[in-house]
Amino acid sequence: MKEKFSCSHEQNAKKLFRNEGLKSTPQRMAVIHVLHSSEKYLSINEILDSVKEFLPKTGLATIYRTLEMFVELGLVTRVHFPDGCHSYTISPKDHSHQMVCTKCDTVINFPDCPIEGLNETLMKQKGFKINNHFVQLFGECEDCRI
Amino acid sequence: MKEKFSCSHEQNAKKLFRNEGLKSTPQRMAVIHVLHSSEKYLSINEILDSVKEFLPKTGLATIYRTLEMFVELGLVTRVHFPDGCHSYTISPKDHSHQMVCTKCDTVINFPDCPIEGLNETLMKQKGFKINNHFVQLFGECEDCRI
DNA sequence: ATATTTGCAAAGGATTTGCACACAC
DNA sequence: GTGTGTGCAAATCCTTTGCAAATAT
Repeated sequence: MKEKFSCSHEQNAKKLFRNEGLKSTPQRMAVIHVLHSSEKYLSINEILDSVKEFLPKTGLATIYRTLEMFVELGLVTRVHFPDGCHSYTISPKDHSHQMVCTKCDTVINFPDCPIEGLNETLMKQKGFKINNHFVQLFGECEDCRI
Repeated sequence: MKEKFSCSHEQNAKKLFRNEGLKSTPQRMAVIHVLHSSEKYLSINEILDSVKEFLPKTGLATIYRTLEMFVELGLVTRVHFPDGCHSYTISPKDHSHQMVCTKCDTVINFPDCPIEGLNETLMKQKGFKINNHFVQLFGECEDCRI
């Protein structure tokens, strides 16, 4: 198949696949590409629809399998919305978190991790070691706040 | 039906129901009771099983309806685990967050909100107003860390 | 007495799985 | 060539809904 995606993200993903012994398929590259081109978190079906613009025969199961693999690899971040729905975005390079505007769905990154400072305090106070944290902020962005 | 639950939590819930024009049923009281007696987050099915010890004929749909109502009322907090499962716990009185030990499932409260300090900063830097936040910490508690 | 709530069963959605074929390496 | 990945359809799982009977006020 003709190769359509070749930005640095796609190249990095290819390297990662090679290192992990995974194959670099058009479907996988298309998912990377679609997530990268979006300003907002995308649902499974939105991802499928966008991927189908390039690869019309793509099946839903492939998207599920691909995204699960990408989350596992740390390539993609899954968000849990309050109502229980899931959406996906490319994981930010630095350790940052995302805010989602509930009016326009735009995602805004912010580079500070509010949890980082807690680690030591919690260890001392409660003997609890944080291995994994999950922060999600919902609100209104500048444009929608008027 | 004979009334089995009468701690302060149950009394508070009853008052809340009355104020909201909702009925205080044995099933609802049992859910409150079960969540209150647990050290850990409970899944829908765990809640159903525990409620059935008191009320064997309880149906799954009732648990779903009850929990949704309780989350709406702010009586109960829903957690989204990384794998997408949901669990429930009684909402803490103060604004606090919870840590879950991934070994023993125990929930530990901590009263500081790491997000609170962010509000002003984010507003200034990005013009973003946080309306809703969702923090979940996973790790290992003192006993399991050995 | 009456409006709400419940239990049951069926419907609806989302996600996963099995398998033959296609494809990347 | 070989083993992994894909597409399709069926299966499974989770959650919601409709409705008659039960029940809290």
